[in-house]
Amino acid sequence: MSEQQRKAFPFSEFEPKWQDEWEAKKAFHTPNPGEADFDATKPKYFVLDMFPYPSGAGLHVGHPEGYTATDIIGRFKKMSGFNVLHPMGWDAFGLPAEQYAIKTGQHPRITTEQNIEGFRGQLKRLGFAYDWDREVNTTDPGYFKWTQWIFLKLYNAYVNEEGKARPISELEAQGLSRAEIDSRRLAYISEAPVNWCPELGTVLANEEVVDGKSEVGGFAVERRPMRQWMLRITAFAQRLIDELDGLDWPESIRLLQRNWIGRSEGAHVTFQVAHADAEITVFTTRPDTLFGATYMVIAPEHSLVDQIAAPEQAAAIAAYRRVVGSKSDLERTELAKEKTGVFTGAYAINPVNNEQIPIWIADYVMMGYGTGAIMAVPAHDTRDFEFATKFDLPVKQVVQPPAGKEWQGYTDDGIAINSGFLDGLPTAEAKKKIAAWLEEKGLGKGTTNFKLRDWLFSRQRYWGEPFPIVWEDGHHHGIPESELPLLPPTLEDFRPTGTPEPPLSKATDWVCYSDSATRELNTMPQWAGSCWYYLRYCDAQNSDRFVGIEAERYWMTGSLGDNQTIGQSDNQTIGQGDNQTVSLSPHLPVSLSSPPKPGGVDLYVGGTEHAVLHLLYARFWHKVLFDLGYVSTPEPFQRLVNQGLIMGEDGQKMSKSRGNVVNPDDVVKEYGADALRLYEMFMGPLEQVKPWSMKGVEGVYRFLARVWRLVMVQHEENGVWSLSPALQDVPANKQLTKALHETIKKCGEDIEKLSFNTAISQMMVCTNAFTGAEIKPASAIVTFLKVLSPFAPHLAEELNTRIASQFPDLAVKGFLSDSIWPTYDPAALIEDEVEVVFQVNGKLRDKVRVPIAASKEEIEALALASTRVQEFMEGKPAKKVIVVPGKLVNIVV
RNA sequence: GCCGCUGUGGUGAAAUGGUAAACACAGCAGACUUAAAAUCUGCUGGGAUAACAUCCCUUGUCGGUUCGAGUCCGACCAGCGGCACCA
Repeated sequence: MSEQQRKAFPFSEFEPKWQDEWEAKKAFHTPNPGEADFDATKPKYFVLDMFPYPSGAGLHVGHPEGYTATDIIGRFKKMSGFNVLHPMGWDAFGLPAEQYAIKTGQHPRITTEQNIEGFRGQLKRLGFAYDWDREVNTTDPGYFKWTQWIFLKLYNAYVNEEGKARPISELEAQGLSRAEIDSRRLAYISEAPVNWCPELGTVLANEEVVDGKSEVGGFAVERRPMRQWMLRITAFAQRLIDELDGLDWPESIRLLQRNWIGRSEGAHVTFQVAHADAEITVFTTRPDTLFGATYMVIAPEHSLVDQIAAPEQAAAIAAYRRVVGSKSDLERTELAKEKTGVFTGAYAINPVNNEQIPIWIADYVMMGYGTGAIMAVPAHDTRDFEFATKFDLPVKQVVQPPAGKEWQGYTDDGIAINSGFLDGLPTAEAKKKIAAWLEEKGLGKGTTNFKLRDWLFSRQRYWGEPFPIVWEDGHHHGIPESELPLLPPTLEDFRPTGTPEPPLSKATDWVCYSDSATRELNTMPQWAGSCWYYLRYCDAQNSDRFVGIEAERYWMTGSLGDNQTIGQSDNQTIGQGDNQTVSLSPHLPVSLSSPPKPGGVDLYVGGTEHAVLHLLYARFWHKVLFDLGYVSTPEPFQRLVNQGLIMGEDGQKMSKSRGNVVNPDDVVKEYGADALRLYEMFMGPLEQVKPWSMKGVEGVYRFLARVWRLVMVQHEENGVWSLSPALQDVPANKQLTKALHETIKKCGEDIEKLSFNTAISQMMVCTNAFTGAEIKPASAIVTFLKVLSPFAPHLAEELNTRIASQFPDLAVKGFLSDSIWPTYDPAALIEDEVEVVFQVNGKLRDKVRVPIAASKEEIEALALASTRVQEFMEGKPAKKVIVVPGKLVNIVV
């Protein structure tokens, strides 16, 4: 027998055939509103994958996990009567392409194109139902033209008093100075300490630094002051927290974002420095403990240090600053255990009691959070307590903990003591009272603080979007939109310069914008392109706009509203999804007129690794575009699902060095695309981390072969497959009908819940029932193939056409993917008899089959009559009898 | 340290508060075969027992609610993930 004939079913013959046919007939092309074949009567469903970075290594098995899930959903929704938008694209700017280019001397554009080619081919070989006409590529000038355009929108916007992004022209109209305007732009220049990674030759955003090392590559990162582009994401911190509430996201991801944004309520308190014309403002979450402040600490980098330090301490301070400055962030966190610090020689005056308290510098206070200065309350703060203990500073109790708790180091709420006018108040009330007192005296006020910092947006790289900015006389300004896209210069040598000078500086001609102006030399970070790609999918070919007005409104809200203008979205109150002015089209089914959701994409599937990077950045950009009236929803992604990591067969994370990497191409070659798809969905719940098992692949492969053999038989000698004689045009018997309808019901419900593993189990049960039947009813099998088709589309389509060859009236004409998802008959699910369980004191003692219609009384009588039941009742009377019809009887004695 | 998630057979896992372990993997036995592969059929949580009869135990541990708990509540333990001197 040939290699092919030994396969349990000839997947390698028909899988490519169907892929070609889908492509040739554009089976999954989705028309936009306004196009000829657009059907306005259908509701929309936008299902989105996190688009891949096309690496040279090709797909790994993690990619098809999420992609298969969305593919099943997309195919199911299409069969259920939705206009489905299910696109794919490439997040192709970034470091690996550039580093590879540096190594090989090949231009990153070439390697990127090759990698995309490879990825696209691999995805097509898995039979995903993408609309390839909507493919996007972040490195395509037709795409990044609009990334640059959005940057200009950010650059030319500010946030008003209500916290909304508005055009900068409003400030110009108010006659603000250039400096004032520049200081309020959402994209602005900052000269501040940044995360510089010498190894990568670029700066990194806070989010890209993990434990003092670069997230990519794990290289050391140091702080150094540099002039950089920043995006004012902090202006949206509160909205980014509040508006999470309207989203169908996993609670864990919302928490991750909330924690990252890190809101905390507290107060600013201003301390006068004794014998100096200076004051220090601190941020504290415990203003109620102000009477317990026995010293202050300011960050070593703080600008006040030089101003207030006593001359005799100058040497010690300088020495301490040198030590702290030489520590990398990594060392600073690793050495966090032991507190260090130096007395400045200066004193501050505690405003509540006029006590003089010493001012120290210590690196446990960071410049970047709050005001870079704290009031230390050692009695009720763990860090202050450690510091005070080490340097022998006074510890004064001001909070009385509940009985039995030690007050030293007690950080929870209690009752204020030794605190003057606060005495006797519980913590919450003391906070209010002191805040009011401070405000009245002009010494401070309640404040909210965030951990989130502004987004460091420039990189010293070649392979990224150039900024549409030029510099003239020390000022920056945006280039005209007509000059977009701004292409990067052609460079022979795109290596980092080894200094913070970006590689674009080598393109001397390009740099020169005019006689007096030069171009910005930095490029945007990789995240830029992925901040809005989902919008581009709505209208990927549009050359006049980043996305067409109508296309955006339709795919993000489902509305076709002909007389709507996008600008109306400005009327919406943020965080209240129920008063959106975007009205739903009268064309849409009533079921859709439920309150509009804040998010536009109906389902977004991807890994957790983007919880605080991509997902936060994209929400931020989307809100700016929303405020400025360019998009219709305040949030981009309504429902988010995280797929769990697939581990190696050994239970370890897949990695080259462990040698446990599974290549999807090998699996497709050996078992076929349908088997890979099905296995990845059968492994376990989508969101769970789970190990790979080749035996498991064989299991689903055998299942697919059993489905194949429901329809086909193989000739013993020549191995040729032909239609099974058992396949007949007969109605399914009661038992098969029940199995089939249960499968239709469960699979439909499970797909909505993304419980693909249990849906597949049910299809296995159904197949086992059909396998056991001597005669295979053809029309029932066709119905089963419809249910199977979103999971294993090649096999389902192939068997449908095979059946059509003999039973043309029973099979689906055309593609199964265009057919209607079957409905189940509830009557077919009901059995004549059910098994009822008899329990005595909750323990199972007997089972009987009773007619489905049996009454409560009849069942109870049967239970009491059971000899087994009587045996365990031991002659005692029943105290209580619980009857659950169709289920069980529990007798309590 | 703080926050979150997860603990069920040899393995991946199922179970609207109602028969724990569906479905699959692995294993065992049998059928077919000269043989193997493939396929098909059956068995397969632990213990007691001569027993395929029957009984007891079993969802990380301990308690609680309930006629009834893997599921709800409380405490604890373990593993994984995130944050981490955030004032």
